[in-house]
Amino acid sequence: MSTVRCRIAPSPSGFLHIGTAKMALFNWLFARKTGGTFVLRLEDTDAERTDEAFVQAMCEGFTWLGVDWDEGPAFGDKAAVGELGPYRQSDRKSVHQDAGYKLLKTGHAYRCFCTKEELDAERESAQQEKRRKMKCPCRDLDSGEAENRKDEHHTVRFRVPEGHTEVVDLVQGTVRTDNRELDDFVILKPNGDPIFHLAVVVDDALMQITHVIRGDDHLTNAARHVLLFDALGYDRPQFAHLPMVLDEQGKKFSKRLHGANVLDWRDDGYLPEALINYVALLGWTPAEENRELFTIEELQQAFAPERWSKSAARFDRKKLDWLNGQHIRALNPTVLQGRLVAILEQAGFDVSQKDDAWFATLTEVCQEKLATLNQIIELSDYFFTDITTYEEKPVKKQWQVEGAAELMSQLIACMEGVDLWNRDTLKEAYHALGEATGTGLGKMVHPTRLALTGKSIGPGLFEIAELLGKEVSIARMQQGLAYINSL
RNA sequence: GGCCCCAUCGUCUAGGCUGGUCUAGGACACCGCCCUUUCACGGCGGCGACACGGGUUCAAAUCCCGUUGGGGCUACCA
Repeated sequence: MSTVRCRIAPSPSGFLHIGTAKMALFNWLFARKTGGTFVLRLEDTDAERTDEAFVQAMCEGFTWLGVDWDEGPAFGDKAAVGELGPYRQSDRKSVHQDAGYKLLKTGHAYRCFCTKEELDAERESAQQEKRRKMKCPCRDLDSGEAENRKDEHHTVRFRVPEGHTEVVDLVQGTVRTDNRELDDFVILKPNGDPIFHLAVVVDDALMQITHVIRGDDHLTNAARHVLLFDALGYDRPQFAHLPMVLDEQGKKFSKRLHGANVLDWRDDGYLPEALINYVALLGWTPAEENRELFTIEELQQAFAPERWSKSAARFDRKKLDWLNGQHIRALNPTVLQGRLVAILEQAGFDVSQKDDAWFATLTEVCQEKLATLNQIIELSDYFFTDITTYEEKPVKKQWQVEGAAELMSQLIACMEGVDLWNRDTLKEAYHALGEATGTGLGKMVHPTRLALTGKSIGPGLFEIAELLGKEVSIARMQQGLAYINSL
């Protein structure tokens, strides 16, 4: 059993963002790869931004992706698991406070009685005068005096020591920071609530996290955290700061953008395994060169931090489409069928009029063509609804030509002559007609497709006819013929 | 503003640490051909990059410095 323990620590202030999902995924795959433990911790210390509805939404995202945790809070319909909880930061307040007071006692922290206004003013003038911010006078307050004033409105600040801090990072290398760049940051708010920095460090230490894998927006914070780990007497974990996910324009993936919510991808007909495969590739290169297609299990086998990328990557919808298509092709047909039926039903089609065998055939003829699950709708809507319009371009090309009506009549007669109706018998009949009249197959197929589907593209024509049945096919041919005559 | 991180085809990347084997490899996208009743799938081929400027060196995509561009931190948010 590996000793690796890593975690995802989202703050439930919205849906599951694609960037958070990447971090969760890297932690999860790393834990699975090493046989370690993956912990979910909810960072809900900022009560104003937290909402139970967000907690639910985030849970739904994880559930859809199939990213499961070994330890975590009660979440959605899952019960709390793990010995090192509670796993909601809001339930750990006293632990954080204890750590804060311990720091106060050991002189690693001090009470600061400055007002927010004073601080803001100093920050601004320092900025304007291009000088380093002055240290807070409270830093040097006599500890006895500070103790006497402890009922006054104040914060607790960490006393950043002189010198340098080195963060050893698995992906960024060693990053050295001059401690003067790190202001004495607040660790306890006036109401006693812990600030993020204190809370993460205490929780990571107490939950025995060995690998802190998170976004590189925390790289600078890591120096503060290392200082806190040291001051509290905890062992430092290993760090890995991963680049964030960029949108297609190369900008930070905004929350407002479609696709920022991982569930957008579900709704658009993407497979979770495809999204996972794609996001994994966005910042990790398989050791096995020139390989891109992975199942979840293969990913869990192959995922290694030595090949994590340092530079940020854009989200490329086209490549996701391709990968999604690959995963659809790899899907068990029965499983695919179930998903397609669900989508058609959701789209409002009456799926009860077709039986299981019919859907199996539909799935078979569509599996090779789909890039997303949702494309099944445009690929098969004409099986469920009557034809009311025809695409303009193919009408011009196939029907507004000399002899179109006559050809349609011949094709109808041909269809009527087919007794045992299936793709092969109809194809044979068309071939026979073609040979008898000297007409190429294409010349017959395209007008037929237009009559049967109203479109110029779709699955194989004879497969479509088989699925439609003889009666409906002929009726649609006659409807097409009538349309031609009305032109 | 200060500090930190990043920088190879349009996009994701290999190579960089251990300089020569890189006339820079793969994938997506795009274009062409083949397969084919359409589209897609599949096969074959094409287009296409070391951000810029200085060094170091016999030799630099690879090492160093600077510039530019992108991102982050600089909160009594996380």
